[in-house]
Amino acid sequence: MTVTTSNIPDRAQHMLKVLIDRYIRDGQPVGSRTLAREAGLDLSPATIRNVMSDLEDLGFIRAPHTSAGRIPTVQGYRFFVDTLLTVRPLDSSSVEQMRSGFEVEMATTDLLESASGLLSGITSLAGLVTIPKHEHALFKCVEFLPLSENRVLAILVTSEGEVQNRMIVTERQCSAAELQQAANYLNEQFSGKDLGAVRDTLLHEMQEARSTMNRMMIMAMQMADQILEKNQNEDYIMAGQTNLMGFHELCDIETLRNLFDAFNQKREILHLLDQCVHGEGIQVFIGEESGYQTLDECSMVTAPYQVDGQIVGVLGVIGPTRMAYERVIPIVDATARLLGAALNQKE
Amino acid sequence: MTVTTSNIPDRAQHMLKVLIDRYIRDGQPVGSRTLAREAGLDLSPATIRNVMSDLEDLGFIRAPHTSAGRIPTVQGYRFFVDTLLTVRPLDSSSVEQMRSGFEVEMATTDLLESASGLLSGITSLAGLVTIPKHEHALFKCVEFLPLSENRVLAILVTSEGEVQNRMIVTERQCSAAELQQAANYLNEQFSGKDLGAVRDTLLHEMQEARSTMNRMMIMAMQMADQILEKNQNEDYIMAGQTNLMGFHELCDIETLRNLFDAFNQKREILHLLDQCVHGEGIQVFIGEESGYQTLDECSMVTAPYQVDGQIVGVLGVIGPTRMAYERVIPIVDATARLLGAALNQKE
DNA sequence: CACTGGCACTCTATATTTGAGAGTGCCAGT
DNA sequence: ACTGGCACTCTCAAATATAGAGTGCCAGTG
Repeated sequence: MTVTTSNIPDRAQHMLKVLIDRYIRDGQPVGSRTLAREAGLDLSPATIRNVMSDLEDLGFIRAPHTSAGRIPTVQGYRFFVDTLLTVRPLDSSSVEQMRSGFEVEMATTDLLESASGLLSGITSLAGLVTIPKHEHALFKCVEFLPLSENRVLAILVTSEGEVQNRMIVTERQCSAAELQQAANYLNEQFSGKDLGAVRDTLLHEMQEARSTMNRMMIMAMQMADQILEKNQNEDYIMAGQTNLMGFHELCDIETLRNLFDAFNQKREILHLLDQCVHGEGIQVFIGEESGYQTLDECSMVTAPYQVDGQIVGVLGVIGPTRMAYERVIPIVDATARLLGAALNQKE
Repeated sequence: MTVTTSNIPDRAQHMLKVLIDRYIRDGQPVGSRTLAREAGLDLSPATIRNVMSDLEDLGFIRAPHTSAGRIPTVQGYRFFVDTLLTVRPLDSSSVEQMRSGFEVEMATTDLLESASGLLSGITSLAGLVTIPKHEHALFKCVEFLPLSENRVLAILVTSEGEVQNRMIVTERQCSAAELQQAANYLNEQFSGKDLGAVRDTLLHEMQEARSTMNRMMIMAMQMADQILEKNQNEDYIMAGQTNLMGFHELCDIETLRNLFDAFNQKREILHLLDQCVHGEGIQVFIGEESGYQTLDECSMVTAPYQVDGQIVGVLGVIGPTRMAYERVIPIVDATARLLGAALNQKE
């Protein structure tokens, strides 16, 4: 059932491209007469109709009803994105707008928010950026502060200046000295080590040596483990959701509600974004391809971003399947590079 | 133009209440026949019509068009909320649901999120909770960690176990010893003091003694001041925005978009919430009363919440003007108490 | 004087009809 | 292989009809 390029005559391919381009531009089903004018092939509408009929048989386009023009199917978009697309370079004004969005002195969160805002602003779609993973970050130091009887505040600082803090309820009251001792142990042992490695070592040691270690060390590890655990919590920053309300293909209140619920739930979206970390480079989900019914009418264009040569997160946009892929793809690509570069400078 | 209770016959008041109750229940304009049946006064529709006409002249109700029933105006709702309302106690299932939402071991942020979620969940409206102000919190300790050449990570811990961190770019490179010295000075000087007082003292000292102090102290103060500044940033946590998509009075896509934009912008909403901190007790904004056109079709019910006898924040709900005030008001009230109590336990 | 029944009137909402327009599929002709 | 022509289908928008709800007013009644 897979259709290779060789199966489809050049002329039909060209017409498919023109049709999709046109449909993306103004959202109306494209008829044979329009296409005849647009395609620049000097053929009569009747001939075009025959070709369109073929394209429909191949599953690339369909007619919403008997006497409307044709619109692309998901497969049509897929073929378009994979083999017909001529990616335009970014216009210089957009590039400028983007550069100015990333300043050296910005905090990490601000950079992420800026990236998300730029994506949504420039594309007029919804932008999203995952919080970067810190697995590769280095353990700098940990500190324990007693708050009350059996509650301790644990603070972990990474080499990147990222601070994570967490309250820990301990079984018994711990003295300041005990806490200091625990912190010292951890700092000596792990300072400068990879955060993922720290976690693994801790887990390992806790299983191996549990009986021989004193209570304090166990507690210290539990604390550290809890802090690291938080690091696993994936999340993303979103901007411009309301842009999606402008597209009449999504304007049905029910669709919109499901969509926004999904954005708040985050689970499904995160799962999708996760898939994009592994596949390298730009990735495009079109309509049903996402596997989530809520996103049936939407497409997602994503790109991973890297710090220090490591992929640490994903960013991208969500919009209606009828989006200007030609324009969006280079924007997502550029944003990923710029964000990566900006984060790198904080090293 | 203000109408006092004495101006309005009891019978008219009663009918207004019944009319609004009915309208809130099913959203349809209420006609004279319906009202005659509902009011339990054994009057003919014709009589009712006369009274309704009076109520219309007073500006409490209006007819959407010639041959529809009447619906409440903003003034009508106002009078209803201020003097006609019989606040029902909470049904026990809701109380249970709420209690279980606040557990002692939850972190502050989780408590706030829980409160917001409960508000939206139980009322089926949008819930919001401001981040508590920390002005009254006590300075516990501050720490400076060198990151690279001229960048320093400042960490401030308050008595409540709240951690704020911020990167600071310094003019020149500082040694670890210098940083330690600065931290020591601040910790000795201010540990246990009120955070607002700390800020004031710092500002004062910086103006008075600038010339006689060494550079290090000035830098320390600048750092501390920067940390405190962040504390001023107001923000809120929102939940259940999508609930608002269910009300057909808000279902117009344009209205909805403006509303959601306002939620994201936060500025206008924050300004409104701010007004609620000062006015004590439950506060209700109905429709245009908010002064923001975006919220013309919405009402907001808010209550301040306190920790340690001090008002530290506001919570509430946003929904269509046609909301079940009788039910919503006690819920908002109870949530404020429960959240305050939960936060108090962390002392 | 307060209330009522009756009645003409207005306006909305819903269904039905109608016609124009767009686009198709097919076929016979070049 | 391509084209013009034609009958056919379907949608969209405007126009029209109809039912129903509710009003305002007035004259009548206890």
